[in-house]
Amino acid sequence: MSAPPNPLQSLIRNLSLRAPLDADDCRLMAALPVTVRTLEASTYVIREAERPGSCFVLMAGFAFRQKLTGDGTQQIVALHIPGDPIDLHYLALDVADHSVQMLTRGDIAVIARADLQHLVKTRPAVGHALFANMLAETAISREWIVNVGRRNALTRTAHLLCELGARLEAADLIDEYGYVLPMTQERLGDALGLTSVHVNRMLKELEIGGLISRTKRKINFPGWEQLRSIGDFNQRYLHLQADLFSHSG
Amino acid sequence: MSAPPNPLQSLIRNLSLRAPLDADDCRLMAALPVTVRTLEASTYVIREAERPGSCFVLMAGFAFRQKLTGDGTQQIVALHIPGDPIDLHYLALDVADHSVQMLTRGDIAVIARADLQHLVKTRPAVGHALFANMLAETAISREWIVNVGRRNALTRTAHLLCELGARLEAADLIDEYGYVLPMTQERLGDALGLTSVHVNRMLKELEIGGLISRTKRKINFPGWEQLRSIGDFNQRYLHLQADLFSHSG
DNA sequence: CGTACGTTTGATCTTTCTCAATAATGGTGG
DNA sequence: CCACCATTATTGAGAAAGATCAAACGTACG
Repeated sequence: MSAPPNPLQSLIRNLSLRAPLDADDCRLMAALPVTVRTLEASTYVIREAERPGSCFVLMAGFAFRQKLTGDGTQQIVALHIPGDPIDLHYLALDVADHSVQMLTRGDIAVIARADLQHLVKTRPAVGHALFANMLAETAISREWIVNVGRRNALTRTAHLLCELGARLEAADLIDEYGYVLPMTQERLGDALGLTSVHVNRMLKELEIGGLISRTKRKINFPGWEQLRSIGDFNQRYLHLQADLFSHSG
Repeated sequence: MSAPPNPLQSLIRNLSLRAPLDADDCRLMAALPVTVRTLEASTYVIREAERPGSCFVLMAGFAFRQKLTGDGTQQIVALHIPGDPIDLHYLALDVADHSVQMLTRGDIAVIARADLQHLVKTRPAVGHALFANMLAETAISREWIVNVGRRNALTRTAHLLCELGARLEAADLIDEYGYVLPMTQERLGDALGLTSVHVNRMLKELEIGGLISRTKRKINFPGWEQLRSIGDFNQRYLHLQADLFSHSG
């Protein structure tokens, strides 16, 4: 009988997308002592103004980073999918300037800061991979600024659908040309800087145009290439090698 | 007679804002071999899709990061002030996903990648400081997403003025409660996701309200506290200790 | 002194928001 | 399994913020 799948397998896979890790790197990473916590949707992983003591990796489910404005509206500033490290960063800074919340129910692996630091010291490639991952995250932030700042609502919505698709594909979480959108239209709006009403209209427009099809929250992409085009989506900023849906028709 | 001021002094000061550097760290950083290049406004420092070979530090003048959308409009995704390192990052990633351009004429210190890598290896505190700087940059990106995504034009404009003020103050580049805005209203619009026409109106509105006053591009802040409030500006995300204008009235 | 660039202003148009109502969905207790 | 409730999705109508178009005005610089 085989050992249970290591909880950090998805992290290792994710990091391997952007930096080389050899067998020893992976083995030692997999050997990190972790505690797994299951969190309900909307639970906070990290709260603004808090000083996080451990490091987290999202193993299952989805999470998001969020900031509130003075008038109480929220903006989602990042989405996380399984395999994403969450704030291995705060190692260097003092206090969190935003919050991280679960988008859906999911599992978080908690790693002691010291253990991670030790691993990074012994295996520089691991540190390098974490760094590359962080740079990719920053690149995604920049693209979000562009998306929200300069693209109209339809393009903006299409772009986010494409980004999620590309990232899920790279993480091998795509189910034949589609995925289940892990959030309400309200939350989509919070990510896009739009109201839920308008998000609804944009999704409908994409659907009428044949670019996507929907069943509940499951989205399929009959017109993937056109969606990419409408969404002004060029995935260079994701810094992945794999080409999403390159097999598609 | 005293030695000429070291070109990297502003970098050292900047990094010291967010991480501890001892005398040796500073001395060795100052001893890095650099080539200084003076660049005209609008010159590219790094071009998208390029693979930068050296590391840069902005010594004088201003720079910005920029991405273009499919329909040719541009979004400025970051501003840089003297002392800011520019893409010590790309060490880890392959190809630039955006461009960096001079906003004004200015001086750039060019550092060989190998020299920097060596320094970081010998002096971990320097690596730590660069890392902290990078995290702060990422935090600023997140705040920009919020600004562009969820704040109205007036608040958004005020926020950017506050951010620049706070950063310049921390870099000791503030001239008694004011500074010269290093860009046209068109470029301000590119940073804010607004048209230059609307930026103009917002500036006027801030001026009429007595929150700012203007002479050419020099902006003064007679109503700094109110501007902060209108701009929904809380500088925690800058991760600076110093409180801007805490002396003001 | 003229040209190019940036700023300012007005008028109009479009996109997106707001408000409001209805419909669908998911989960819960009986 | 069904009725009920809370949440989410959908649709319409009107309002508002910001974009667009166009022109005039300033300023800097050769």
